[in-house]
Amino acid sequence: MSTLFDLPPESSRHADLLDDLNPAQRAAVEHRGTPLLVVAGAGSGKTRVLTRRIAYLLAERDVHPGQIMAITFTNKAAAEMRDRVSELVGRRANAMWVSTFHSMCVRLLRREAKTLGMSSNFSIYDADDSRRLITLVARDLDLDPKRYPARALAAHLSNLKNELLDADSAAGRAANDYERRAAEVYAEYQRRLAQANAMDFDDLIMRTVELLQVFPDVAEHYRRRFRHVLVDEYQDTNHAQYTLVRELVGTEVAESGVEPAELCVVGDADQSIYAFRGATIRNIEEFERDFPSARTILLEQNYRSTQTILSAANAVISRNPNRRDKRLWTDSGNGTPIVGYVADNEHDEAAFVAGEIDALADRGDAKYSDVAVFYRTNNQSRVFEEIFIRLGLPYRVVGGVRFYERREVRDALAYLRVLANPEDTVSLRRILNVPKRGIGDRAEAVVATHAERERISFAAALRAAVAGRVSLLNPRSQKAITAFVELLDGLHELADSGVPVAEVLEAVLDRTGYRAELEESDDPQDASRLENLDELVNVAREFAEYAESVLAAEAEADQDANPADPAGTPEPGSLAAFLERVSLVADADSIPSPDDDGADGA
Amino acid sequence: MSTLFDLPPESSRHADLLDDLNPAQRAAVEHRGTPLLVVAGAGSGKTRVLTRRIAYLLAERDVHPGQIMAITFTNKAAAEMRDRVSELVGRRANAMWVSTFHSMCVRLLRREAKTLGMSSNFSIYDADDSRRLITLVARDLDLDPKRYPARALAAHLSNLKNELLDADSAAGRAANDYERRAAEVYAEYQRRLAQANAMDFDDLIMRTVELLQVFPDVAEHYRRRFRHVLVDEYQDTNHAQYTLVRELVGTEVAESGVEPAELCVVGDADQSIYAFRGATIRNIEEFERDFPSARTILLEQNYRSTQTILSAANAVISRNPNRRDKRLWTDSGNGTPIVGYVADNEHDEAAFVAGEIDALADRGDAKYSDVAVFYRTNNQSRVFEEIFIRLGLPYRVVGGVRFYERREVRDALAYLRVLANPEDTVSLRRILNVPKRGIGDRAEAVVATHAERERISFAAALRAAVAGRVSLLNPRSQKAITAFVELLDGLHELADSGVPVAEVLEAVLDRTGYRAELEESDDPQDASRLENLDELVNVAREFAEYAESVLAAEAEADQDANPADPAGTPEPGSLAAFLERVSLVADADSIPSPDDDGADGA
Amino acid sequence: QRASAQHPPTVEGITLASLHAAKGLEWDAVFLVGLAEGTLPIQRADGDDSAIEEERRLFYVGVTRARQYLSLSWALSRSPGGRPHRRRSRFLYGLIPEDHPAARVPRTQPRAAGSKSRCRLCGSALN
Amino acid sequence: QRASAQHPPTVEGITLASLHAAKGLEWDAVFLVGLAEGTLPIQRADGDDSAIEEERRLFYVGVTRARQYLSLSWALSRSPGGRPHRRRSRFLYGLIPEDHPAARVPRTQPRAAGSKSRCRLCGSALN
DNA sequence: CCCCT
DNA sequence: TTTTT
DNA sequence: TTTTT
Repeated sequence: MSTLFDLPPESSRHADLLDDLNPAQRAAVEHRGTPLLVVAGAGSGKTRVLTRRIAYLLAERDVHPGQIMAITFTNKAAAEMRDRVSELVGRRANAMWVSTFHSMCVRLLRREAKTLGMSSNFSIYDADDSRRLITLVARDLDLDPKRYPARALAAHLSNLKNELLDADSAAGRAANDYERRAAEVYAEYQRRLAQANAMDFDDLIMRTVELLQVFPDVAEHYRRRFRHVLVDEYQDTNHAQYTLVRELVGTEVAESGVEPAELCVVGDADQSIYAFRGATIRNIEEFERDFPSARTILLEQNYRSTQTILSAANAVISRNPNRRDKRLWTDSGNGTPIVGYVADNEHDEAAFVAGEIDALADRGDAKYSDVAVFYRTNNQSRVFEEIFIRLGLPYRVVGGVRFYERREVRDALAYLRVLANPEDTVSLRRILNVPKRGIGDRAEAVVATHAERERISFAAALRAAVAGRVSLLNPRSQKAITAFVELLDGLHELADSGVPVAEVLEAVLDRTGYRAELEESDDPQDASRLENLDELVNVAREFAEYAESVLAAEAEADQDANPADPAGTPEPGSLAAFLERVSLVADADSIPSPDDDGADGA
Repeated sequence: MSTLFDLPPESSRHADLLDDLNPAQRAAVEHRGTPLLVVAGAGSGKTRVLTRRIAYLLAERDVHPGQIMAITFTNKAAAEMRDRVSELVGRRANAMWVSTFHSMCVRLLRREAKTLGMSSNFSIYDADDSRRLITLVARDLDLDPKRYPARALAAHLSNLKNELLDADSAAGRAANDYERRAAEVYAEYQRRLAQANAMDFDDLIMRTVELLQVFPDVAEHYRRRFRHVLVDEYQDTNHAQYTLVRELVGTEVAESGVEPAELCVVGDADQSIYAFRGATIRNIEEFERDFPSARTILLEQNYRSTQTILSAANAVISRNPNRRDKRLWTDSGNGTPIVGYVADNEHDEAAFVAGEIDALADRGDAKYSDVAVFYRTNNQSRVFEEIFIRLGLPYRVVGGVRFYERREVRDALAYLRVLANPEDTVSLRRILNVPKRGIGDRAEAVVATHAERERISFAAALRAAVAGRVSLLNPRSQKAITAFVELLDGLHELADSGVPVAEVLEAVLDRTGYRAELEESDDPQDASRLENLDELVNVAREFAEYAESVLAAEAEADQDANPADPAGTPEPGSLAAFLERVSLVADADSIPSPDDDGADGA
Repeated sequence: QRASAQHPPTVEGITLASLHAAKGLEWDAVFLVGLAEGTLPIQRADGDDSAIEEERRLFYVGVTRARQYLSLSWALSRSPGGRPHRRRSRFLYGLIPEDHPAARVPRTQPRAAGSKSRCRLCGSALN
Repeated sequence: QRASAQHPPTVEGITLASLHAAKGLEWDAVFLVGLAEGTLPIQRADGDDSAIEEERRLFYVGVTRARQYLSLSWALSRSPGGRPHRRRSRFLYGLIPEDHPAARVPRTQPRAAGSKSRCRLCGSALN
């Protein structure tokens, strides 16, 4: 909702931003000068405080949007924050960096890739790619996959990276055989990542920290630029992210005279539920110790629930020891009592829930879409699905295999990634024999060995194979590899010609025979796979079209309103841009449609 | 250790039997007239009491050995009891029934098979056979194997049988879909068992109870005969076994004037650890309620452990609520303190244990064979095995796949079982295509359907197939089936000719090509399979030779010392006898060598 | 503000989700189910203080998702075949009055006397 | 009286067996290992009174197998990779004095203050 | 040597 | 997860 | 077992 006047009169602005806030919220918006921890209870208007604070910075404190960096965990949160700030301040919001930890790091890393000796078109490996590479490494190190399962090694390495330990440190503090071998895997894994010009998710954080710590001038450059850093869901940060934030804001006045940036973190230790992903509740608990001049503001007034519900919540959480006391309250009344029910078994429990939902709907107390059922583990959904189906209640299950985790989607993307980064060995080996083209395990192993021995990349070894320079490779396999390399060459040519991503993707699906294979199958699963691939093509098409429209709009608009600096972001609409979006947006089912998006400075 | 005098003078006998017992033990041996519960703490001389009591019955109370039935859970316990009674009373012990619950029931059931409308050569299905049959039944009932896994159904049916519920009762009290379908499976499963002339383990108990309850004259016959029933490990009985014991002894004076037999049960509720197999601690806890005139004697003096260990044990178990108080004590001193150790991880724990064992051995405090390591789950053995191997400590792991559970052994036995009971459908279908002879799933299904439709057995349907009376069967399969049936006919002829079991077995292995297939394989597993089969042949040979020697001895001995009645037991050394022994002896690795055996009246 | 929109073919209906997935969102009516020991707290958290604390936070997150209506439920047994043996989550202690019908406890064994003093949170024998 | 003899090729040596398999037998020296929450009592018994009682009996059976020497041990973590987080079995309560070195407890989290009052058996927060 | 069970 | 027949 | 990138 942009106003006619881009800069309305100051008096009205001030009132608008503060007068519907409660005292604690207002204090959080107005606080200045020292680090600020906003302990935001559930439903206490956390996002409102964050967005108002940003708007207040722009309106009352003459901060330029380009000086603001706001960091979230999810793309959805980033998008929401940008949207809500835009509602308050208009298009100026576009110049802010509002993004996830990972997007922000990628942007920094692509800008400064040369400093770290990387190529700026590096691939981003997700958990699955990472595990595949670890499998290869572990196999090459002759580790028993029973004792050293790739999943466990991946978790172990991820923990090390979250603790900012490199392979040498890991080896140094390894206390037993397992940790020693894991450190070896770590070293080799990093070597292979570098060779494949790739980083995994944890690298994005860790190497950004490295960038800022090893190159003080780079750090100072960003500190000079970003004078305000805001972090959402601070209780979910891990050690690496904590350090990253510290490096971003700085803790002392630099020799050059650059003062630490103003830090504002928002979170709730009581909602810390991601320890298994490396999150450390410590970071929020020790904020005042980490940043001694910090001020802490508690948001305890709740705008969501009835007092009955809040009292229950308070009672529950107060039993956790060593916890900063916090009691949610509301001024909107007690509401109805909580319902408690013991069933004889899970089917009866589900039947009870279904009956209650029916009653709520009949009474008009809630629409189905206003009702949720929560459980600890996803398999618990089954009984509910069964009974909802039987009773004809509409429902949707959150969770499960995500769009971008489906095999066919990952296969297709692997082709694109090889086109964008020919050294991406994991993707290359993924598609080597998909669809089946007669390049078997043995042939692959021979090529890999050749690559290793000649100290060349797997891609280069494939070309050596084509040229007949790989002994031990039988003619049959050589022929198959030649066809594969020629196929890739053809696709490369197409990709470089500048046609839209969707067309490249179509070519991949057609020329490889991937689509044909699925079409010929009579497995109903394959029909759904085809649909997913069509969907992926659609996503690619819409992505390019959206980029086009944005570029057009920018070209038309005045310079001043668009100071977004594009450095560190791939060419809008390009193959690289598409892959980056795909890598950094976890839940692709909910890929934001073009109009409600705009989080990561595209 | 048989004495020169079969009946030594009464005075000396009396003293011998009682004077080395403590007062509680002596009371347990001497008690007469009413039901007796001996609560026998660990190491309190339980077996000594049981065997002395039997000897005392024979020596002091003019009980005839044929009037005694002693029931145990394991063959090993039965064998030990018989041996130790023999040491006291000589060969007269052979006339007692000393056997496991299951052996005892089989013996009754074979004697009275006609009463129940069964053929006395019925097969005994173990858990694996039972599960296979349930799989077939569930498939025929179109049950989703995900929702109704055979293992779960088998456990469910087993529970029902342990509770003495038949399929109708189960259907009647089914409270939900699962139980309703399970009851259907139950009904059909029992129908198929009957058709296959087979009983599963639980049937052995349940149907014996049925026999005694439905036919009072049968019950009275056995009550009249067995005036003393002794039950070991009473805390491990399930409801069916409890009822069986009750029916065996009777609770009131019968119209015919037969008084209840004298019941003596021995057990320890604190050692009840088989609830998952249906055991009910209730039976021992409520003994005095079930048998109102009962006397209870506690054995608390321990002859095994140091007081330190016993005090620890008492401290541990006293924390269980609602428990009959019992405190083990010894007069043999405190001994050394208990060692407690926390390790950083399981490898360190294993290293500690290995070190301690080494030290014990070095000090001469214990031989390796006097040392044991116990854990909760079998997979915990691994770390210990690893370190023992590395340090060269000798060890043996108890548990794991047993001899008679190995695939090749079960295959071979299935052939024998089909020869002994041609209607044994589960065994027949097991070997139908083993080794592979081109009778695939489809052919099997066609034959099974034909059997079902024509209401004939699977065996009969096979013959119909040979005769070309099974439509839908292609000529290729028909030919394969013909060859199979002819193979079986040939083996049958051999088996009926009266050659020793081992020779029949050899013929099976040779004529079927089973052995040849294994010999041609280069899988090292198959080499060990061959060895197991050779071992099985050996067992069969020794079995027959032992039977021969026993028969010879009996023929030579005087009539009086051998009043063992053979009814209900198969012809010694026969195929049927061999299969019965195999079915009822769980741990075949420790098949008792001929000289320390003799539990189940062979 | 509301749960994120799903892809085209899905009808907007009742949301079924894990507690983790619920974080950050809100609904008028919320049903927290499976509130039994071993499920929430999940079994593998047992014996690990910090893990149990995190399970409790998970429950807290669930409770605070509700605007108007909140239901807490659990089942005494899992499959309808099995014996009722589950105990309600320790996290409900203090929420459900002991004399509330929902506080009834599974009968453990067909045993003679009732059990005596046990830890009110974990159920282990105290005496 | 002694463990039953094994088949020919086996050397008589240290016996490794499950607690169930140990029942009825006796040895001069017995090592009960893995005495940690989640292992003994096994995790799936948790929350079920009668199952916990049976686990305790299993432990009792183990203890009473020993003639002269008895060792009770457990490990703070399972694999050498993992963080030390296991607590010793509740069945050891009262057996190992609280000031015995073996009573040391795994550190749960790098947290500032130590935890306060907790159930001494199950470790759940009491306050 | 690859592919499928 | 334990596994006496 | 949970799964924000």
